[in-house]
Amino acid sequence: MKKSKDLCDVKSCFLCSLCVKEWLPAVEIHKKNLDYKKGELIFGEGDEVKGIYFIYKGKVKVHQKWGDDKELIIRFATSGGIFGHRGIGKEKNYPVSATALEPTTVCFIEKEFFLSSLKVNPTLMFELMMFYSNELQESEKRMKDLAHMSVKGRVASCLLSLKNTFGLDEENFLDVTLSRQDIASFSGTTYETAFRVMNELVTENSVKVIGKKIALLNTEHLQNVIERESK
Amino acid sequence: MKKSKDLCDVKSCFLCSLCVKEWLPAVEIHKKNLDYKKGELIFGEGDEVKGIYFIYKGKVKVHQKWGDDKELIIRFATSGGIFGHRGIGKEKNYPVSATALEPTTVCFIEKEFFLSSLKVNPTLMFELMMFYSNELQESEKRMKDLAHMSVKGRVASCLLSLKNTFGLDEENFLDVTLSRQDIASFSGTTYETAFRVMNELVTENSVKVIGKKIALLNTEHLQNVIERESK
DNA sequence: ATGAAAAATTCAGTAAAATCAATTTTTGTT
DNA sequence: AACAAAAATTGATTTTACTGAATTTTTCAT
Repeated sequence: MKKSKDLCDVKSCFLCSLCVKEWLPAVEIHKKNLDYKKGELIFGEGDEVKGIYFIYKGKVKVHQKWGDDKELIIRFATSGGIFGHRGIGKEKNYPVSATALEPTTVCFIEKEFFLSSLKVNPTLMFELMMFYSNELQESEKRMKDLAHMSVKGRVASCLLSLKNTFGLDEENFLDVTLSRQDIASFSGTTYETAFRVMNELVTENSVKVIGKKIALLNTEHLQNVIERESK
Repeated sequence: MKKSKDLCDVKSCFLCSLCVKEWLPAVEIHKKNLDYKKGELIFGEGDEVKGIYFIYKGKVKVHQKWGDDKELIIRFATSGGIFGHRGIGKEKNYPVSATALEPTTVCFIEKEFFLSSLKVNPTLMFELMMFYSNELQESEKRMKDLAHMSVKGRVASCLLSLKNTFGLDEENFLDVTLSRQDIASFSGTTYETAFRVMNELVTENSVKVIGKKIALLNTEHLQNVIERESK
């Protein structure tokens, strides 16, 4: 991690767009633009919470270790997204880690200043609450998926979720590069099983895999896989 | 459901204790105290969101159907607790159901009035946000449990969570009456498997079951079961 | 360019938990 | 108190996905 020369415009992100104009100079002073390399750990489980992160450019995964060699990916975030926001609650330490998936520039705001910002800007507070509400919805939905869906359903669900977060390019490729291990960790299964299921989906022509790039050829079919399981 | 004669004091609940005094008369006018019978559905999946509920007295489960005969219990709430709060986000309809576990009196606040209350009372908004943050934390923790823990770990985790929500009496009995099906649904497993695992825990002397009452005799052992699985 | 390390691929064996089926007990209603 | 319905109990069977192991390919740093 190092200080970034690529400075944000103090205008368009979640934070800046929801603050009153008069507050922005204060944000300008307190924000820190930081660069992280691909694969670099931004914060780790157990680290003290220092503040909140807004992604200016890049992609991040939020994950949690499980045993020695397993992990669950909690969520992904990309440009314009927030992470480390759970530090704003009672917890003094992060229960999760965050890792850059590619070269990433973030805007970091110290916890104390962020709390002041919330007090000064009711709109920011309200929208943050809505963001939480939404995250909670997502989280509970995934909880249900993990509890009752087969691995195939979970992988399908994971792919659609990735589409939602990162979008598809003109050839239907997911605009993100993930290892198979990441797919498995996000689906809550093992490497080998995820791999097999991906092959099934390729055979069924709903997915195409070229190297690390994944194309969703038939999202309807993926949706069907999911619904068939909730029959 | 019928109007309750058992009226709250407009003072001690999450809502009232966080509003400025001047706002309470407005709350008094808008609140609706309602009674629900044991097993009565308070709202169902797909129902339009009308408002938010505060439990004055009683116990509630929030759950989601899965297939024809399966369900996952998302969370429990008891006196002083909140539910239906996710209606405050973008969703127009509830993605979950809420059912009274015993005779329950709630304080119901219409969505629109509640949103006004948030605008008028920044402390309320702030605390609600903290509540969300906490719920999110819980939810993501459970997500991890469901993804990687064995049924035994999940049942142990479920029991400790119940202890957290409802507490134990002087003989270590959980202060709530649940069917075995509810235990299974909260652990994210089937009836039969949950039953078998409960028997194991009884054999290991960490749990005692008398009728529908469950006593936690050795929470340390339950904790060990959980940690052994995250080795 | 080269070798080491990491990631991907594949297969066979195994363990965990879901499903199915049948019986007993409890609960709630009339 | 008598009955029907729901919940609890138990065992046998089947399915699913995890584990471990062996091989190939890719990636990355030197």
